[in-house]
Amino acid sequence: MPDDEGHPDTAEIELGRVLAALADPLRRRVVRELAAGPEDGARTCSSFALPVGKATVTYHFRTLREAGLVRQVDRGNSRMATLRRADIEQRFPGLLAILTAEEPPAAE
Amino acid sequence: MPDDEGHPDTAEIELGRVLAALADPLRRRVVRELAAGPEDGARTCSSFALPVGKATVTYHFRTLREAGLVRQVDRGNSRMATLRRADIEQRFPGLLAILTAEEPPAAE
DNA sequence: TGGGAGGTACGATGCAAGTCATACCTGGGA
DNA sequence: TCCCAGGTATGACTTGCATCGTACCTCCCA
Repeated sequence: MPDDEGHPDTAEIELGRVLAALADPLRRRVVRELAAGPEDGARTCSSFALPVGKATVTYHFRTLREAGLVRQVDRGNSRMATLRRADIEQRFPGLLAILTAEEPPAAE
Repeated sequence: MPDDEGHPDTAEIELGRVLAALADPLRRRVVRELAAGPEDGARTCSSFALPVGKATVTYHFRTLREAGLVRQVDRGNSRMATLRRADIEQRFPGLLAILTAEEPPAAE
């Protein structure tokens, strides 16, 4: 059962949702950048400078969160996002490596 | 440059397209069944008994083909599909293992 | 040699995805 | 204290996806 914030439990992470979430280039970019950062690096949503309005940013982060790819925690005013590295690696070993290997497309 | 049938070259297989193709449960099922079969096992489109009309089956196979996941060759009347195992493994090592590990959902 | 089975092509349709503008809430500075 | 920056909620809009029916093509084979 997902918690109040919509985070699924480790065992509840579904491949279908994960793949659907990663089908979008913007969301893939977020995961790639998080994966490239430090182990438990937390970043605010806005630090990614996605080329979309902030309502859309919220939407994409919700999708990532509900798929089980990122964890979001309130921290005062803003909201920090961390990659659920261990959970992803446990459920789908090798997936993160595939994502980080992708060279980011030129534009966007 | 994809060939006449729409098969992308190995180096042209894009992660985005692959993930989008695999986001659909029916297409994931096709890949899973092919991966579970023999090394170069070829099956006809209709042998999968997908719960959709045949126009839709054609559509899904085209999507898989254009993403670079399957290769389709004409063989007389029907059309045999094979999984592009080596190509996928080269571009995205571990991806097939992740897909075959998924237990097929109850229905469909 | 004509059917029928296996596929494709095309148009139409319903629904979900991605996007935005706007309004709103909340916490930290100045 | 008050205002702004960071996020969320909601409704609207557009586009693309999955689906189907129908029409059509092409081999096999009875």
